[in-house]
Amino acid sequence: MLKDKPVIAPHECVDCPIRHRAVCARCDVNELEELEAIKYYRSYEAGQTVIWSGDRMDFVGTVVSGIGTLTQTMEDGRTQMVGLLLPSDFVGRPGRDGSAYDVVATTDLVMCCFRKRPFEQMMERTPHLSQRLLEMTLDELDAAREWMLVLGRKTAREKIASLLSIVARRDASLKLGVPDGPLVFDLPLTREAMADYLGLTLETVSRQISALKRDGVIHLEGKRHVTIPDFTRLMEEAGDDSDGGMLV
Amino acid sequence: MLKDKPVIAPHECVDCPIRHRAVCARCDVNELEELEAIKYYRSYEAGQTVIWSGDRMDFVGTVVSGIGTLTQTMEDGRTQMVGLLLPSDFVGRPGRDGSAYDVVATTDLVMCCFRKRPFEQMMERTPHLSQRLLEMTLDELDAAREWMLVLGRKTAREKIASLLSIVARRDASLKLGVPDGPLVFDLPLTREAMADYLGLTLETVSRQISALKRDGVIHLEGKRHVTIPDFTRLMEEAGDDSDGGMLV
DNA sequence: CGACGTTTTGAACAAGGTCAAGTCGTGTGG
DNA sequence: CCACACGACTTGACCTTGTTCAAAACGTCG
Repeated sequence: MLKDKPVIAPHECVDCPIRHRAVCARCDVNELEELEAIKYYRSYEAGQTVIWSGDRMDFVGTVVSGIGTLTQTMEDGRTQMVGLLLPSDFVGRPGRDGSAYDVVATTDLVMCCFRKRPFEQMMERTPHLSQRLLEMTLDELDAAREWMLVLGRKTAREKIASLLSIVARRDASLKLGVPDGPLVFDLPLTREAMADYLGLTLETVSRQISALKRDGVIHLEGKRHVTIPDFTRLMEEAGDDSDGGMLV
Repeated sequence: MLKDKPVIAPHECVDCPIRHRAVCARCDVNELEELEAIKYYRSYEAGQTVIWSGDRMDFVGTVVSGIGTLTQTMEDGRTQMVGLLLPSDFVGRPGRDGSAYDVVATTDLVMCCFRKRPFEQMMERTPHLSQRLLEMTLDELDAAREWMLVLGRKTAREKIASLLSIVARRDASLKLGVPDGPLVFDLPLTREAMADYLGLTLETVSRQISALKRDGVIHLEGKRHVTIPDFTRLMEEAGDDSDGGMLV
């Protein structure tokens, strides 16, 4: 799994790949210039910890590429993933010094960071920034609540199907457009990471994935490369309404 | 349980009991006056549904008194509570028309409502409002994530202890000051509502409450009146760090 | 080839769920 | 005033789901 060390992406904000989805989405050219002045890139290798829970955080930032996780751990070692960080997601909380969670790079990860103080100051005088952050936070809150239903009430099989459908959907939306044929993607998570996300053990995750494969809901090439022949079927397995609960 | 019908509270914002914690907390007198013009009170009796999931919502608002719940339901009837609404909590999402959840009054409930359009317009030109809402939303997100750990990784006994400690803490903070003696409060939830919050069945909730009583972690008078002789002990039972994970 | 991390599979076990009585407390009607 | 009906709660016996512990298979890298 040893790869080239991730390269610092030398983007101008103007041609940033996630510009229209990130916290800066509503900023005008002047505001972008201002951001440009306080931003810098950091990159992490797969497996690296970005921040430990409780650590002082002197920056906030946006995931540019790669995948990260937000996890909470109890003293005895039980861990629960509480968030998946995909490109354009925001990390850190303005107005708070310490991180409440462990942030870990699951794949190689590039982040666009802003020193916290200057960013906070800019937020105070830039409604475009705080409005967008509010919108993103509300979306995350909805996602967290949807996940509460998954954790609290779904069976192991439904949990796996839910995770697969979320990853499939997010992946499809990155590749813009709805291909509507069979969905194909690579799982960015190990069985253990999936277990931590779903509140299961890795053995149960493995068994349920095998079962979904056996039942033709998914196809696997190797351990990670997934094909979903019928997305509606997967949604049914997830116990979700087939419309995906879309809201304005 | 038949009581007087809840009376509409005729508050001036200036002497509103939850003014310093609600979405209007940062507003100055002029802004309060502006809010005053678009606000009105609604009240609900215990058990009434405030909004059904999917329904169009033409208002947003703040809980003034009483307790409500936010729940999600699957087609087959499994339900999961995704939020507890206490005084000063905000209901509704600016920028979205439909409610994503069922909102139910658990006790008699009074809400301070704003028509959605005017409120959204005011938010656009009133940073004090959107900044405060951002802060509150971030707090809710943290609470939701903490709850994900409860749902995903804690045992039934730990779940009950977690719920009790949250209710106890919230209750103590309303009665301002830290009495530091034994905590005493009334459970605002039925066993079934607790089960829906914790991802358990009501039988398991009942058994675990009996067990905590038997072990002296809590005392009960009747079914709902709870005394916590030793809060630290309760926190241990909840599997939490005894410091309560306080962050700035 | 051999070592290591990841994943799969099996068998025994336990936590919590399900189903079924029963209790308790309160309000209602005879 | 008492009987009883109703809803909220408790308790018991049994069963299912997912966990635990253990071993083996797989794949990649050195």
